[in-house]
Amino acid sequence: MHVEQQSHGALMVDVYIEDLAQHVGSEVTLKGWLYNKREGGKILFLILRDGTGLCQCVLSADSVSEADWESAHTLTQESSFTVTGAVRADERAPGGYEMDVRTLSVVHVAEEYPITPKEHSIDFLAPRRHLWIRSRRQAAILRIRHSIIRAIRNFFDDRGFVLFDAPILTPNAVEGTSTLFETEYFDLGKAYLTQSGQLYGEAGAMALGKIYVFGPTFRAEASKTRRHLTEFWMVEPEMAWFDLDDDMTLAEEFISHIVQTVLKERKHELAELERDTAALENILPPFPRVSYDEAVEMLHSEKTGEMVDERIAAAEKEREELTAELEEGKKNYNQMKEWKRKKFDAREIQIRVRLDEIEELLRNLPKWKESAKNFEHGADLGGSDETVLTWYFDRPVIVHRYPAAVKAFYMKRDPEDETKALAMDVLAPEGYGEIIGGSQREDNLDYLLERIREHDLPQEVFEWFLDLRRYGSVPHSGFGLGVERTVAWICGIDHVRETIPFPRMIHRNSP
RNA sequence: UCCUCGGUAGCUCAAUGGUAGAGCAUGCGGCUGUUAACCGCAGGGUUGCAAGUUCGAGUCUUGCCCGGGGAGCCA
Repeated sequence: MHVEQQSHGALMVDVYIEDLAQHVGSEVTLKGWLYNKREGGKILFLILRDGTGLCQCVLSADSVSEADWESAHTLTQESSFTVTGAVRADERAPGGYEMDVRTLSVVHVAEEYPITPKEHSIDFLAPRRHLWIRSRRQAAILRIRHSIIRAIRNFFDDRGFVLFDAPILTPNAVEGTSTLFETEYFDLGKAYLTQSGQLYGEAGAMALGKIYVFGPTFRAEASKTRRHLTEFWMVEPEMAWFDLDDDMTLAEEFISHIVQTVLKERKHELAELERDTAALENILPPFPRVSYDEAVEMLHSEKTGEMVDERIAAAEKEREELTAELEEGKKNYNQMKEWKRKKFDAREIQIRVRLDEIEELLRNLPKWKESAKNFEHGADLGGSDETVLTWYFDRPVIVHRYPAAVKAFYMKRDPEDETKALAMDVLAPEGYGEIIGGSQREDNLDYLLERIREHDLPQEVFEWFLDLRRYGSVPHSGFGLGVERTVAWICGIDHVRETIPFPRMIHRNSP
């Protein structure tokens, strides 16, 4: 709150919309942008957006000066202005509070704003991302992202972890597999944008005990799906003296903490996104843990086939119902009243979108069923296999002890089964896929050297990493959590491009 | 890289091979409780690009460009 003595002696109190509840009955000033307006002849409703919420500001011709009344009418969408007036609770208002405006001051009349309060396609919105983030939905997502990041930092800070920043420019590929962004680095040849801070994190854990690396990560792969960005944020804790079980326990407590914090802090935003919070309330430890071998058995089981069939049947039923509704509406269209027609037009668009989704699902489900049934023991889990597995549980599932052959060179082998790596992935429910990948690390110098040879990696660039095994090697573990996938899951949105202010994708690097 | 879908007014979408339309947005007029406000009027088009088939192409064919979704890979 900002209080200022005005020249004529009255107090001017600046407040944010999110704090309006504390100012009911008193006069305050709001500063913001015009989100929308509705006009009557002698009454004007201005929906003010200030970044913290929306407030309906009511002007009537005889409650404001003639000059203010006229200038209020010049306001276009996203024009900036300030209003002063009394705050009132009102059921009819979005947000629950309204202002009866006494004075209004126009700061800037906006040019015709491209993003209208109607539907737009992603093609149209993506190049206007710098404006798109002003919309309610995008603002809600970005606020939730903020809470998630704060919850991540608090979780580790409160448990004695030290923030440990890994370099972004690195001399070599960490895992030697993915395609990296490359740049010239003076006389030292090529440098690459990091794809993981993990190896550096291991050095940090040996120095400080428990650390977390938190920063941007880059992948130059031509991945074009709703789960991929070329630039994304990853948090990677690394702990000395942690074995795989400790690692999994930390991961489930970590995820639960994030989800419960968002439920507590961002009720309003989750409601704005129409997120089903019941599904999030469940997210508490312990998470189900299945070994890779058990997961493969589950994929091969009759029950998996039945679950897919059930989903096919449900999709077909929904398709029938929607088609029937569409036909019914079209049949009666000519007899409908004007307003009913419009309502139906809007509904028709909704139905069409949903029908497209169902069509795609119906194309995919039989393939998923086949893929699960014929899953080859020893292969890595595919996207659809992961999705099918998550159907068994009401919270994230941890899959552990993958075949060593499909995992990174630095992962420790399972002493009870040399073909397995002490690796674990956490799969988010509702088809959001892998949000965590982690492992216990190989701490034996000789084994690690062997892995490096097996993977055909240049030993010389890993010498510093090998030193960690030469000078007081200890068992240690860690994992990486993808921030954007976590935001997408918690928000219940279908694409990671809306989870970061300015997404970087293979076909888009601006604005 | 592969598979698949798409590109029509500022936006969202219609249009059996036969005169390119609607809603919203914009402008003007009306309305003192609107909730994506409503009612009336008006302006607004090189149908992504190029070629072909045809009396006639938004519609059919071929090529190209751009984008969406998915696979692979991954967080």
